[in-house]
Amino acid sequence: MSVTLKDLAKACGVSVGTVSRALNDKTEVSAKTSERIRKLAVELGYIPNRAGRALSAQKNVNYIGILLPSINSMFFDDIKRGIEIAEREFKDLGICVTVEEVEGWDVRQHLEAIERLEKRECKAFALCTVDDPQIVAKINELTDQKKPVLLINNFIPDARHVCFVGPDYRKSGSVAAAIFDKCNRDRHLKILVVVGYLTHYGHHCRVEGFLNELKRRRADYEIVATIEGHDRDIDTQQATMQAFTEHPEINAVYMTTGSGVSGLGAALIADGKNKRFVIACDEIYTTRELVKNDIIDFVICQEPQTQGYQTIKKLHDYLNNKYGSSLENYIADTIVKIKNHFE
Amino acid sequence: MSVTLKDLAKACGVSVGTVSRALNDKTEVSAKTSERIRKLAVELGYIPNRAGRALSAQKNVNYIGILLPSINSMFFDDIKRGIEIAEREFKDLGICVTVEEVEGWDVRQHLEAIERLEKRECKAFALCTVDDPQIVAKINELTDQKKPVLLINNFIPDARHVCFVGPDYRKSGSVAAAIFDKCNRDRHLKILVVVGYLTHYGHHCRVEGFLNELKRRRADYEIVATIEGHDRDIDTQQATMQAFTEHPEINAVYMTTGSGVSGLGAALIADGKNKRFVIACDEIYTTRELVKNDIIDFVICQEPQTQGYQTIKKLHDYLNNKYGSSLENYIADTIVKIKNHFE
DNA sequence: TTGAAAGCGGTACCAA
DNA sequence: TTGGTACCGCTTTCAA
Repeated sequence: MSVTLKDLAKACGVSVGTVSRALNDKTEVSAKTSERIRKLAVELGYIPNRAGRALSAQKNVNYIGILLPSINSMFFDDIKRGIEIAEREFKDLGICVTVEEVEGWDVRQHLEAIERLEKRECKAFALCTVDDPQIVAKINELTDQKKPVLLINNFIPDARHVCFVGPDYRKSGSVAAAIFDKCNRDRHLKILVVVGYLTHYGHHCRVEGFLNELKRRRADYEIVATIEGHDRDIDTQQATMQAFTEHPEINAVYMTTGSGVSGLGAALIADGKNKRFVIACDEIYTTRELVKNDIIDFVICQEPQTQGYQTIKKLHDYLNNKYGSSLENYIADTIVKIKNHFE
Repeated sequence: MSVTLKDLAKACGVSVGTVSRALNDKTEVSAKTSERIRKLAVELGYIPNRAGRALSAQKNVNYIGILLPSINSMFFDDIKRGIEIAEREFKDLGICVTVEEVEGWDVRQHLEAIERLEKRECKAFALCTVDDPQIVAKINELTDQKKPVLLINNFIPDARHVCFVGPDYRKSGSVAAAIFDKCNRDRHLKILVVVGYLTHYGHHCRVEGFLNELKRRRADYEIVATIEGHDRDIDTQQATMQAFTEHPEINAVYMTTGSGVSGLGAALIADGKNKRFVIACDEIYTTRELVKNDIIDFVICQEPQTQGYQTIKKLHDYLNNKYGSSLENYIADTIVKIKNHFE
């Protein structure tokens, strides 16, 4: 049916071993032969067969190393679930996954975790990490060693990566704004914006997308305050309650993150007299409960489980030369959920 | 690493050939040996290796036969796209897909299409068809022949199938109702409901879910009329325009299908004086354009591309014994989209 | 009814 | 730098 290595070898007048080496970037093939083989491979439309490759690779497994700042963060639960599903699925295709979990976004800890993954001889890396010069240098170093690096969830502009898997933060913000608008045609909006850290790339983009879209859509609104909850419940609760005290006119809340949402919920419940219109982000246990109890009206989600799954799938594709050697990014859909989704 | 056929053979004291035959339901193995092998396979946790199986199966490919009433229906575009993606992906795992397309829901045509698929010696079937005694009989006949049948998109209660891939119609309706409620707190709703056929299972469930949820949420609303558009643009346009003329008080429209939505759009544009609140179903080119142009406010979608993809994946899993021999249904998420999703 | 062996496509080792 | 070959896990054919 399809063109196989053997076909290609016959066409080139060399052995299968030589063809395999030529296509796999081994240096032990003469430049001339190699070029001839590669050219013919393209001409004949040769596509390596995953099954054959996987079977032969069983002897020396392909390790994929993953870094997640997932300790004490519910957001990563679904990402991990997706990774586990993919792990089971790609196991007999020669893929083996190692996850390094750290707590928070400390640069040194992230660097150490990456080095631990390197020691395990990983052939490919998937990192959810921060935009920091040392980290960027590390990623580029891996890339120079021909080890593909995929960025999960958090985009880092200067890091040379093979693929990005994550959400469209600006769209998430603009969709939130559109829903604010559509659900509140009858009232002047006085909005409280709650972020984790204003310096955080994702939160920044969400707020930007939110404000732009709101401005485009209507004039009768006001951003009463923008506060930081530092991804922590207590900080979020205190800051929110203070905002409510200082600005009792607040009738709507937009929170750009799931981390700390329990604090927002507590503040809303404590201050229960006024029903406010609330949108939060990311489907985790807490947001789900708050939506079920009518404390939060909408959640804007980002397919975390699919992100986990796609991370493994993309790297598997890459290691199997599936699409030449370039991968398309996977941009998660912006998913709108309400109470009824959880019933 | 994992338990292989060879390990199992050694443990049983027989040859790999015998083990393979025993596990694959071949009759040429003595009942006693077969039973012993099966028992030990479970005990040792043997899971067949896809790569090995795929490689050996290359000689006689597994055909999957698909029936779609997709001719002249945009709704199936994304389902087909998902099928194509999966087809490419599972090709080197020994899967080959044949699609029979028909127009509409005529029982005889569907039966003939299924028979054409049978002639091509398909090992598994995926059918998007109707709930009709003859069709049900046909499906049960296939099941009796140990040929797994998967139902796509349209559930058929009495047909013995191995798996269902499709949406949750009731949830789709209830989510639509919740959004009607949330976006129209300030006004008394006078609603026009537009379906394809009231007898159609999916539309019926959507309307039911819609009405139940609306009743649960508020008292100040009214279903002014429920009309049928017969999945056709012209019928839908005429019926809608007539409803608008007879009931100029209509200020909201819920349409349970994408087929004929162009007619709804035309009616809304023609009667442009009153801005009405409109929710439609299914993301196809037309709904997308109408949403972009603010004619429709929300679309409730059902991951058609993923349905196509999962159809192939599930049957591949089944043919590879991935999960014993039972498959979990894939119930598509209820996806809410607005203008901003398409920018 | 069973065992032995060929072969699916690819990689990696050893010898030339 | 190359060719030849063993091997990965499984199915199937051919002999016994």
